[in-house]
Amino acid sequence: MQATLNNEDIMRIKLVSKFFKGFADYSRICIFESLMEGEKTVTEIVDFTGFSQSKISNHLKCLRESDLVNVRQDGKYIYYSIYDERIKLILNTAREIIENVSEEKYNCMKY
Amino acid sequence: MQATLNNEDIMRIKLVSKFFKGFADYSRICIFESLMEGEKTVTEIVDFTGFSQSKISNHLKCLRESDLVNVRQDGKYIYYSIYDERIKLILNTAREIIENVSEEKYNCMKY
DNA sequence: CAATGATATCATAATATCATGTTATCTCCT
DNA sequence: AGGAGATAACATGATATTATGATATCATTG
Repeated sequence: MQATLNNEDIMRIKLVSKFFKGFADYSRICIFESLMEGEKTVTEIVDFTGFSQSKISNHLKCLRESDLVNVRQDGKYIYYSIYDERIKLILNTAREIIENVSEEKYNCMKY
Repeated sequence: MQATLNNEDIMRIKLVSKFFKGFADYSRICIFESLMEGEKTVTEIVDFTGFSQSKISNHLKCLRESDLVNVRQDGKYIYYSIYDERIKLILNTAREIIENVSEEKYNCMKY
């Protein structure tokens, strides 16, 4: 194994860490949860989560720009869905890992 | 499917989002990268990444408390390693997803 | 072509996260 | 016991992220 990180590594690592920021927020995981079983309109996500339309829309914007969700317009409705199976795999693996974990775990994030 | 999130969902989602915070930082992904091929001492991680000992130690603390890494002491050396295969699966899946992605992707994280 | 419902955007204040420097602790060696 | 190397802890300032409320846009329907 190499002794230090090279430029290519650094670029990849930057992308990976930013990629995970998409998942590191309670509201956004709620959105993913809403979409686990298929596409939904913004209003449906709003109703499902109980969050404000503004908040949902702001988060959808970043999920969309990050290619974590797909968008499809049908008239005045806009349908969102989870981008692909690998995103679901990541979410389900996380779900599996936290299954038997106490409520306080991960609170040390500070940092 | 249920119409809204129940208490159990909310608890699970909180854990999942906090879980991902462990991965949503450049320095911490550098640490994971250091450990991809096996355990390393703190000093080895410091040398590999080029970060200060203080910084590495702070991040290791949270990775440890989150059970994202294992710790093993041998005399004055402390060896860290990636907690389990599922953590590696998540990291490798992310790596695969970002493979053909432009450098600016995910910069929308604000939010 | 207004009114309405659906969705997106933007600015700001509140909050969380991170880097850094300093100090403390622990273990080995002599 | 005391010095040196390895690691952890802590406080503070800097920066990034998030929630909120207000406003704008767009598509449908009457």
